Amino acid sequence: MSGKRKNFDSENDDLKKMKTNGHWSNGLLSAMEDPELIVQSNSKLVVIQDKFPKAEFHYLIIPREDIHSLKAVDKSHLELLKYMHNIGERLTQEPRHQSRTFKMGYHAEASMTRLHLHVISDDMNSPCLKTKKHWNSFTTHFLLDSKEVCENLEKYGKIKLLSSEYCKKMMDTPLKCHKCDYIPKTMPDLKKHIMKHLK
DNA sequence: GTTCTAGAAC
DNA sequence: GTTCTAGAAC
Repeated sequence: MSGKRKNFDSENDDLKKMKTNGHWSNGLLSAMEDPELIVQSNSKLVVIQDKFPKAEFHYLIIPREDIHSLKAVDKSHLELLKYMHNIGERLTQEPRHQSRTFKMGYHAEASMTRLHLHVISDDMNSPCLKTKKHWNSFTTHFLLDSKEVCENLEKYGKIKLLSSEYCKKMMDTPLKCHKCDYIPKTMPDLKKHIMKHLK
């Protein structure tokens, strides 16, 4: 019984590994080829729905160019990043997003390979948003604003990255509602509270 | 990135 | 006893 269960699990793992090119951190590379996730695509980039959305609307804008992360971005990518920003802006203005507010930004330290721009509605209402890390990664300065990233690249020829210490500090920020001064005791408490801000 | 779960917190 | 967080995953 338990032996059979183990076999089943390892077969599942093998399937997952094939899809993720050997490691979970490559998951975006297969996600950007998944027709069920693709929202739009062209020769420069692919827009997908985040597989585990942290809000009611959560998209990823992923360049086709193999840029590993923000650390690999230099001035030669300025036009591409501006273009990604513009595509994001256009996306937020589509009819189904009417009366929604969005944030657009890059995680200072991303887990998944291939540069990706988060476009996320500010409701933060999603069953996939479960942990303090999830919360703080979108509600603190851990999320580097797309417009600011573009401006820094344009003005200084490089992006202001955050030290790993500062990233850790952002992740350890005590929970706080992003729309008012409410201080929740726990994540379930916070998730209940944010319902009050839904329209 | 997620899942799972031990043990901390309540 | 139950809820919740946080660290391992070979």
